[in-house]
Amino acid sequence: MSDQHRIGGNKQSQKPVLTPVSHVACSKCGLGKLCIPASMDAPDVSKLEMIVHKSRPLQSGEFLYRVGDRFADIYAVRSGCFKTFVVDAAGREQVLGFHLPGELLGLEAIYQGINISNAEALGTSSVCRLHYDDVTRLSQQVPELQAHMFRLLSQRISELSAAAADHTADERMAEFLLSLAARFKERGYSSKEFNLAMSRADIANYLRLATETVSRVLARFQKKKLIRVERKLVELLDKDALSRLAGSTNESNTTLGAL
Amino acid sequence: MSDQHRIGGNKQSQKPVLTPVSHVACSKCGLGKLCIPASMDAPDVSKLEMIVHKSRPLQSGEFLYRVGDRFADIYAVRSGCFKTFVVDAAGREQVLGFHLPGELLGLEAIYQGINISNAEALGTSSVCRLHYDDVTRLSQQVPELQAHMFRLLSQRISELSAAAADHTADERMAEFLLSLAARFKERGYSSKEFNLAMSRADIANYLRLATETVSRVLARFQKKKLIRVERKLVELLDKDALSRLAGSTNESNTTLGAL
DNA sequence: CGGCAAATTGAGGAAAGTCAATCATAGTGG
DNA sequence: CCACTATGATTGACTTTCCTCAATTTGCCG
Repeated sequence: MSDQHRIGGNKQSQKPVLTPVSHVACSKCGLGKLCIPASMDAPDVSKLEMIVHKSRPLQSGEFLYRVGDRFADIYAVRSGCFKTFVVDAAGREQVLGFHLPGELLGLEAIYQGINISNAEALGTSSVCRLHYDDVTRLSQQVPELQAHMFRLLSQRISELSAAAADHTADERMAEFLLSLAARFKERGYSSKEFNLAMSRADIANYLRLATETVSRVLARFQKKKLIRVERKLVELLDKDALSRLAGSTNESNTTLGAL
Repeated sequence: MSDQHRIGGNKQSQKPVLTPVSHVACSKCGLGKLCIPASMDAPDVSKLEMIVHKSRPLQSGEFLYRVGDRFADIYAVRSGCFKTFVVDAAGREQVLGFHLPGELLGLEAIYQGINISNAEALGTSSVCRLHYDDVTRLSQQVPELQAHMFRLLSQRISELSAAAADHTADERMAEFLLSLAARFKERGYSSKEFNLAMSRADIANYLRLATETVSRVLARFQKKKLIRVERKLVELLDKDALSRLAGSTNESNTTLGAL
């Protein structure tokens, strides 16, 4: 709850526990359908690829962008994990979301033309960079891309709406774990076992809980045999029970369950 | 916290306390720059007007759309006020936002193609209806409209991000009041005095507080001479103090401040 | 091996929630 | 026209959840 300004200073080597599967994909990103509309045909895909820029990997703690930066690019996570957060006048940090490979970053800056949040790498991570102007220009030519952008923006709205709910610590934690599981699954990783790229403090902040509460809830879940936690590694032992805890709106619906 | 399914059954006659000013505007909507990109020229504006459908006014308690409805339209509030909300598996309602004249509704449904929230009129209200297909089609032809849509979606993301913050009851209430004030001002109404279209219960739910807490906080604010409340009518007596309470990120920035 | 940061665990306190009673207002019907 | 009733708002007393503070413990990296 304090040192959000360190740059670098990695601690844990964060590697996916499980193997990704391949998608129909953007050759540069390797992200597949998550960043490319499924309905786009080959020529359009190659147009999209032309505006995608690979960028160097970021070390843990490095910022992709900061509050106040002029907005020019949006990003797709290639590997690793990012957290986005704001710092209010009182210096308190608020984590707004965690962003896994295939997910977009920077969308909230479009409105004001200035970044209103910070994005920090959690573990070594890399992104694809897209100039926003290129994206809008190409969206004019490729209806599928425009539609995709609308959907992605709408998706983020859905996620944030889901996160807005006033739930207990147990509910929020269950929702969080299931959300991660769903998103890992979508990306071809195991939805049963995964690494938490973020610290307990970040999870706590994101869920509007105290760090200690996160520890306690995880301990309680483990005692109830719902999960197994070992440091960063989490295994979901009883998803059904977790779903019930979460309020069970989490079966068919991929977007619900807080980010 | 219970009877969200009543249709009709108005109670209070909700009238703006103050007079709106005129904007450059869509003739059908009368909404001005809020629903029309400022940069659009006359021919483009008339194209936009062609896809706008005025619809009959809704009575208090009537739903504009419901969870599960197939998504086909987005809406711009013409008059009155709407609340959007979800109901979770346990039957608990969660208010996601209040929507004033000039603001858009239904954006979160784009992603899934199905409405994931309910929109209910608070007091007699009316909307402009836009077929989403028309909007996307026209956005292909009119770059300014596409840009505007991106901005609007991004704006909603900003708003929800701001609402995500973990603040105290006093902070949340101050933010809420200031947000309303800013939005009324933007629309040409007084930012000092306005009517709350929504019940205490709705405010409480939106702010993740108990109804009683909302009452108590408002009473406390009044005792401290920060505001004057009389039923639905609110007058802001000391905006600076409220801003300080809110965390004071609320001067220049129109989008921050919950909702 | 030492030192540091993160995580866990325990004890006590505070903010907000719940339950319950009262008050006020607006709409209803005699 | 006015009493009556229902609904929403307020106020008070008590409870609960989660936070805060503090003390360890654990694991990691030099």
